[in-house]
Amino acid sequence: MKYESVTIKDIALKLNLSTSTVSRALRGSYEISDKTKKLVEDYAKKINYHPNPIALSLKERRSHTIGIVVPEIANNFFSQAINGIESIAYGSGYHVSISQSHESFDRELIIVQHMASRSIDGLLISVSSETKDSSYLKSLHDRGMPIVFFDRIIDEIDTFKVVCDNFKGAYDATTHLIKQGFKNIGHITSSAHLFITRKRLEGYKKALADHKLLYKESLVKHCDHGGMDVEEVKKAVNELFNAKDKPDAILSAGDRITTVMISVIKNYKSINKDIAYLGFSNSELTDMFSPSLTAVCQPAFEMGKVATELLIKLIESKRPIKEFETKIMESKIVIKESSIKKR
Amino acid sequence: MKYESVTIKDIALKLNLSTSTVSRALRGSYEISDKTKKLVEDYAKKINYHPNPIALSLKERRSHTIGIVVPEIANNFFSQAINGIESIAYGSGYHVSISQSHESFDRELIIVQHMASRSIDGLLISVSSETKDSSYLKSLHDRGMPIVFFDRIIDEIDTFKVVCDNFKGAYDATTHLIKQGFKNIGHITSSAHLFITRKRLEGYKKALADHKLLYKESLVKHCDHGGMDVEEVKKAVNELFNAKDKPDAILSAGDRITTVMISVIKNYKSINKDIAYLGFSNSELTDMFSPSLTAVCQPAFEMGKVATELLIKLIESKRPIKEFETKIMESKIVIKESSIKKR
DNA sequence: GTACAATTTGGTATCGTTTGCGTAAATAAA
DNA sequence: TTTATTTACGCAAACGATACCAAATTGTAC
Repeated sequence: MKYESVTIKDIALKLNLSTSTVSRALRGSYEISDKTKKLVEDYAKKINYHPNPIALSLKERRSHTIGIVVPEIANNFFSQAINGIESIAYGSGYHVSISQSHESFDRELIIVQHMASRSIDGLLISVSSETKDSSYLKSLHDRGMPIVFFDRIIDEIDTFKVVCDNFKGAYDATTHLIKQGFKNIGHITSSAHLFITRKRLEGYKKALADHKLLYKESLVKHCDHGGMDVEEVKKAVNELFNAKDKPDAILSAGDRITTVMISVIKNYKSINKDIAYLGFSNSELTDMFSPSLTAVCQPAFEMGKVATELLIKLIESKRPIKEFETKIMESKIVIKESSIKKR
Repeated sequence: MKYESVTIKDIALKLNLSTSTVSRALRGSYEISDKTKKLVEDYAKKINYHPNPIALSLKERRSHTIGIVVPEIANNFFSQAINGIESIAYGSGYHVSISQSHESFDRELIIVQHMASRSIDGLLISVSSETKDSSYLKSLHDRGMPIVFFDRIIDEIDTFKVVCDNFKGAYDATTHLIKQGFKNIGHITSSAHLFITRKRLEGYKKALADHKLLYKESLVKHCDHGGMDVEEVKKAVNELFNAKDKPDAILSAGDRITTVMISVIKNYKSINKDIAYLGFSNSELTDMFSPSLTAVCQPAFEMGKVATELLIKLIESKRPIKEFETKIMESKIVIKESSIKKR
């Protein structure tokens, strides 16, 4: 079955005009008489003519479409960011094309390449936890594709970036736990090579140091699939609590890692239920957890908006932009029950 | 800035061949000598040639892309369904283009029209709670666009549909509550005109009738924005609990309505905390709620898969398909704490 | 009435790709 | 050697729309 649509040619034929005249009439060119314009416009409306965007894309070599690549849409941070992106994109006449890498590098590569060849005008991407090699993005960028990174950024590629203050987020969270009286704080986080992972780890370390607590590598566990694989989180939790030196509180990085961690903790009989935890999360549901979750919440919607504004600036700029900035936005820590020391 | 890509012409020029020869060589046509084929293939690989999908779409009038329209991706049911859709689509060589209506009819209309003109090969849609007028879909369908509905279906349009057994889901859920000893069960649900809303309401009514309980219209509240608007849920809860005849249990329909309802209930001081509830939800987090949530869970991933298989069948069928079926899948009720009667 | 400008329209190339048709050269058959 | 048949390739049209350039028509001035 094939979907048939009406073209400029149909109009030209019917009205005994050339396609060029019809085209110009429809775009309101000054060189077409009002009479002809009216004729064409009326008939176009009557038969419900819409220009074929595929043909336009081919001709103009742009699609008025922004590509979005995120690890996972079933993640509040990303779905909120997407909403922010859409709010700006639609307002500026762009459509968006959303794809998920599912934290897989291979899939990410395929998706981005497909998008590039489908003439997206620009790319908004938060890379997968597996993405160590960013050369494919580098080369795309070098060939002129406007790219803006958000959240999971690639530091080596020189373009606009939008992150939240991961260092401060982790620092504040850790400090909060320390002030509650916890002395042995574990950290479950994402792939070690991710920029945000490094920043969060730095914040965590700095808070420990500032409060004269020893940093112990054994208390930090990495989940290379960002929590997509429940087993890796289970393993991390296991290792933490089966060690001689057990943590009394845990800081987790990332929406998914946080929720999986909580469910793992809940289901482990051997774990002291007094364990405190605090996670990076944008879920609206954490209030309903028991205990309710203290979380570092990122301004996802806002980040999506800002990233999109920057991208559109890149796309629509007449001359190549050389000066790039990295927008750092504030995350905020919402204190609930899970991080409070029981006495 | 403009992204430049390498074309068949570049190859032809470099190799002193015509574009037709290059094209044929690349597609392995029998009328090209092995020598030339090798030459072309090697060079194409060397300069990393990829056919321009836009040009192909224009020529072949298909895009190998499936459009997905859902009310909201930040909803476990839909994000799981999307994962199911992707699993089949990618496996069959299709890409997907995801868009959200945000439960708005106007936005849905724009999105679908944009997709149609961008030559999607077929459409998978779960309509917004505002969609009463489906004539635009009807006309699209009449003009040959393959469409498969899932979850929020339009009964009047004759094509493939995938739903889960909403009647049974609601019937079983209501029966469970009745067996727990609740006698005055409220029902908060989505727009009255939605097919799934009607079916769930029927299941609810039937369960009441089968257990000799009176159906009271005052105990049924509709949220016309499917829970997107917190106020409407608040209002529904308010009305239920400010009436003389208060419910002792509530059945809610839809992921979002369920979670918003719970948070509303939790925050209302005046509501008896012994109120029982049971919701339609696909969230993995309901285990962590307190009380943990008894939920009717839909086979979202599976539904996405089945819908996509049907759509691809429609797309690739040589002759128009006249016989359509509606796949009805089993939902299952997972009993936790929130629906258990306290004694 | 002629010359020239202004206005309005048509022809055609173009974007990147595929494909039917034509044809030159190479090979096979007579 | 002549004729028939392959083989291997090029030309050009097409998909839908735009835009440059040329041309036709009309109007204006002398």
